[in-house]
Parts: sequence; structure tokens; C-alpha cells
Amino acid sequence: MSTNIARDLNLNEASSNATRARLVESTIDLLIKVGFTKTTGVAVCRRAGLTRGALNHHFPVFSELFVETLQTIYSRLLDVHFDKDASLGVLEGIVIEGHARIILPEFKAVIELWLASKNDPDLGKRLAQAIGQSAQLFTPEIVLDRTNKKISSENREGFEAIYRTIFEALIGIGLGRAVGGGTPMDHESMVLRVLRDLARQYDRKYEH
Amino acid sequence: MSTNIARDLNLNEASSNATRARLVESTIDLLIKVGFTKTTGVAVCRRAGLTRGALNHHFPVFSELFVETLQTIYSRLLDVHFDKDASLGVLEGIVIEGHARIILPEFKAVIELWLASKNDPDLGKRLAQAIGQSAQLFTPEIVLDRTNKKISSENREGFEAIYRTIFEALIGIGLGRAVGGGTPMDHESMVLRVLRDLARQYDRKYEH
DNA sequence: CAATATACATACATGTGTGTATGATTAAAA
DNA sequence: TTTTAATCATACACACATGTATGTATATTG
Repeated sequence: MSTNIARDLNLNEASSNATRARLVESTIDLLIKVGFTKTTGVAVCRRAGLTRGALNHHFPVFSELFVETLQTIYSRLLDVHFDKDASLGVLEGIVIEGHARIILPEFKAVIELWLASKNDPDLGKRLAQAIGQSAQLFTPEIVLDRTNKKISSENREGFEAIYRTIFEALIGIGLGRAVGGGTPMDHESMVLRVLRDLARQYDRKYEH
Repeated sequence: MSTNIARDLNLNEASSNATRARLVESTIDLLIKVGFTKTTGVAVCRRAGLTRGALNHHFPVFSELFVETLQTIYSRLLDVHFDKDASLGVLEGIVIEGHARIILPEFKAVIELWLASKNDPDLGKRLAQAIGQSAQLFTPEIVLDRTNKKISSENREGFEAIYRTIFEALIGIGLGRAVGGGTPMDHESMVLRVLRDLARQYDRKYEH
């Protein structure tokens, strides 16, 4: 047991964290631009201007890099907010906010990691918590709490149904962008319009 | 110029095609089970009980294997039909048929190839036509023709909007299954219910 | 029967990523 | 100042996929 408090508390945290951040950022970039397959340890290091020694030091278990990467992206997506326009209903706000999130280039990285975590059992185990936690952040209950809105209990199920539908459609759009050039599909705007209409319809019906 | 008609017409087509089919089938299996990254030439051959000599003979350009694979899957998805229940409207039928397609395990292979084609420029070029053709098969016009239904021209745009929305939501569900265990997500049924309601609503509104 | 193309299998060279060990530098602690 | 640990770079061995060349058996043709 060391009595070196400075080391125990990791006072070099600053530079250390900076390096970790560079590695994570490099990983995000690569996932977006060349996909999971080519996001290798060497590629990440080269792009970060580091060597594999650094990578190995900060991420002795390589797949942990992807865990931290996914967490970083998730929190970045969650940072996307809209000035809560009071005139917007809950669901309509979710459409707008959700859309703003899935059109971020980082969302492609998320899809890459989702698929990779399915295909690579080891990575899957390590990413499971991160994915599970983010799923928790998007349950209808949490979202309602965040928006300080109330839905009467008998309408809860209907609300969730619409909510999930909006989500799936947005993810579909996100996938479309990811496999396209990152640019919106031709019909993206019309889908968005339908989703907003649908949301408004139920907002009017269920809110009070 | 050979005068060997038998060879020119490739009379050994039968066995040759069988081998090609085995390679393609092996590719589909691997895409579903281990993803694009691990769907290597060696892996495909091993699973097919062949050697790389055979692969190289039938697919001198390796990426052509994926082109034929994607085409095979697309036609397989298109083979999924429902007895046209006359009581079903166009859009509601599309929901049911579309869902039956995206829940096939092969749909994960499609997603894998979509992403791979984005990440690998060479593969992207070769898959472009196959992807483009399939997109053509799902334009609202083609679908209307296939179902022998008519939509008045002033309702065309609204129809397409709903149609595309349904599609994106179904793709979202498909992705959810792909990154899950291939099993339906908890909320899949409720999303499907919303989509059917939405479809019915517009079917009643626009059909005659 | 000889010639030839098809349909594969085998083998070698090469490139690239990973695991792992070890070296070098720096900064803090004793 | 010496020690020690953190931080990163370098190097080697191994695995694995690919490109490509070559070998072989079979069947068809003349």
C-alpha cells in the first residue's frame, strides 16, 4: 500500500485525461469515417498522434476504449437540447430533439458500435452496461420527468406507443443518413412532418 | 474465338451455379451470425466446405460475392408476401408485409452490407446498383402498381409521406432486432399497432 | 485419343493488426 | 538527491486475410 497520495489521487490526471480524450476522439472520428472494422488500435493511435504504447497504457483491455467512446457519444447526444418552447407538446418536442440527435455524425458511430457489440461477444459484454444505461435514459417515464409533463395513468400506454414509434422512425432516418453520405434522404423532411403531426395529435389528446 | 458451343454456353452451369449458391449462402449465414468484418474469404469457404480456389474462380473480384449476396437477399425479401386480404388497405398491407420482411434474419445481413458499402468505397461502388435497384422496387408508385390500388393525384404526396414513415419505423425495428438477439424488442408490438392504426387511418381517408 | 477449358485445391509471399514485453522519460515523493 | 511510479515509445512474435501463381482432375470437343 503506497503512501503516495499524489499518485494515488492521480494528480497527473490532467495530461492523462487529455490523452485518453484524444484516443476517444480519434476513435469517434474513425467510426464515423471508416467504420468499426477499420477502427483498429493502430489506426486510432496514428490519428491521435500517439503510439500503441499509450493506448495500451490507458486501455489495457482494448475494448474498454469502445466503452468509453460510446459513453462519450451518448453524453454528447444527451447534450443536444432545445429551448423548451412552451408551445410544443411533449411528443412534438421529442421529435425535434430526437431528430437533432440522430442527425449528428456521431450517431453513425453509435450504430457501428451497436452492430459491433452484437457481432463481437467480448465487446458485447463490455458495452452491455453502457447500452443498457442509455436505454434507461430514454424510457417514457424518464423523458416525462425531464420535461416536467404529466400524462394521466390511463394514457400512459398510448403515450409510450407513440413515443416508441417516433423513436424507431428516427432511428431509421439515422441509419439512412449513416449509410448515405450523412446527408438527409430525399423523404426525410416528409417523414419528419408526419411524425410531428402524429406527435401533435396525441399531445393535444393527452395533455392537460 | 472458340467454336466450343458447350463451353461458350457454360453447360456445366448446373454444378457451377450450385457452388456459387453455396458460397452465397455461406456468406449470408456469416453476415447474420458474425457480421461483415468476420465474413472473410477464408471463413466463407470454410463454411461452404470449399477452398479459396473455388471462391477465386467464381468471384475473381471478391466484392462481387457481396453483390450477388445482396441481390439474393433482396429477392428473398421480395418473395415474402401475404395473401392479399381484400379487407386490408394499401398502407396497412404494407405495414404487415414490411414487418414480415424486416424480421427475417437476412435483414441483418442487409444492414451489414449497407454499412459496409458506406465504409468500403470499392464495395460501395459495386453495391450501388443493387441498392439502387432495390430502392426502385419500393417507391410508392411501384408499390401502388403492385397492389393494383389507386390514389388520387392530389393525395399522392400525403400517401408517400405516411408510406415513408412506416418504412423508416420498420427499418428502426429491424435494426433493433439485428443488434438485439434477433428477437423482438419489448415495444415492437406496440409500435406495430401504432403503424397499423396510422395506416388504416390514411387508407380510409384516401382510398376509394 | 489428344487437346483444351472448366472447376476446383494447394502453396507462397505479403501486409496488417494484436498481445506482450521492455525501454526511456518525466515528475513527484522520501 | 535518490527512488519510484506514471506515461508513453519501441520491438518482437504470432495470427490471419489477401493476392497470386500453380497444380490437378474432369469433361467436352475435334
